[in-house]
Amino acid sequence: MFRQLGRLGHMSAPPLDPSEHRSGALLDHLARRMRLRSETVLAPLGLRPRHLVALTVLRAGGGTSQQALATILEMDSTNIVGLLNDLEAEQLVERRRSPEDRRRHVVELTQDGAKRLSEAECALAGAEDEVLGALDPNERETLYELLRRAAATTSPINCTEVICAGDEPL
Amino acid sequence: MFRQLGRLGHMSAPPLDPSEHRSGALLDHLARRMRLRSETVLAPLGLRPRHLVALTVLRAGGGTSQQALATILEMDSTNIVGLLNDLEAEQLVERRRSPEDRRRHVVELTQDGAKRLSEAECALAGAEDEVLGALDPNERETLYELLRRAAATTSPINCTEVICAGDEPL
DNA sequence: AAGGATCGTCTGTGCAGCACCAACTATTTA
DNA sequence: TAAATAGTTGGTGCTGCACAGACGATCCTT
Repeated sequence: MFRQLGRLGHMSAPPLDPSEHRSGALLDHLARRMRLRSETVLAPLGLRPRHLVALTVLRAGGGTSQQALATILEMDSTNIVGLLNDLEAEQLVERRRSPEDRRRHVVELTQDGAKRLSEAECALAGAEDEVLGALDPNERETLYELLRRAAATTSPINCTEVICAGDEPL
Repeated sequence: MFRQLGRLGHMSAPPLDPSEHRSGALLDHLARRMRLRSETVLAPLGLRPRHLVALTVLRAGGGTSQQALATILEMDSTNIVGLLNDLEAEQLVERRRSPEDRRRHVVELTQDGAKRLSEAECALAGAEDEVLGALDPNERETLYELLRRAAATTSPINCTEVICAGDEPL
């Protein structure tokens, strides 16, 4: 017995090279937890999680073309149309023709939109308390700031396949 | 004037009370960006994002019942079955009967599982570089640590509706 | 002026990730 | 012995997307 598993039974954290620390799965996990709660909290406000993401991006980014929005959200631009239709139907967002290029729409948050967004954020306090309960206010603010900065950059999807050395033996 | 909304027109960042900073939308946004990349990176390894989440939870948590896993992942327990079937089919995970309660399965990461997980994390380096490009290594480690700690706690879904004061007047 | 590219729109199709329900077995607890 | 619990199986259906095709409007070339 104990043949091939020299893993000592049950412990929590096998020594992990910090350079291999990946936030992806954690991000996924926490986002799910948050989204499940957001859905029910946001419903009475007539919003869904993706609407909140769009509003947040618009608040951070000012006037943006739908194309740009598709790039930022990394969604197909045909789906952006419907998303913006939802928001515009409730006057949370405004589509204006760009004066420089009349093909483009400049999408912008309205006052109503900003207000609704802030209401939503307020309503989400409880949800966040549950999901981020392990973090104190300072840590939450740090987290927020890191996420905000990361989300503020647009990255192309390249992602060349990398073969990692040092893993394959045994 | 400037009653409750001091925001004018179009600028990027209206003054936002730090206590209203919500990470939910950012979490959602970044998780999506990450997931889109993960899918293609993970595919050659025979994994999908949710598999990675499960493996990560198992590495962090040691032996867990499927019930507990459902609670942690906040997924319906019937879907946990299929998820674990996938993982067990590739021997990344082991279901053993619990000695104390023979109804239960104790799910545990195998050596193969730990190896595959670490390979996957390694392969995701490029994806993370793209998504978290705005953060330097120190900040990424901070982010990882915050996410890890937040994900380590299990929170019940209560989320009482809260009406925020100071928002409702026109 | 003419041709091609680009932006947004519309419609339609299809898939993946889930939740939810119902029924069943094996086991534990009351 | 009866009732509750853990896991499994199978089925249904919703939602959020991606993707493709076609179209008008508007650029940008040449």
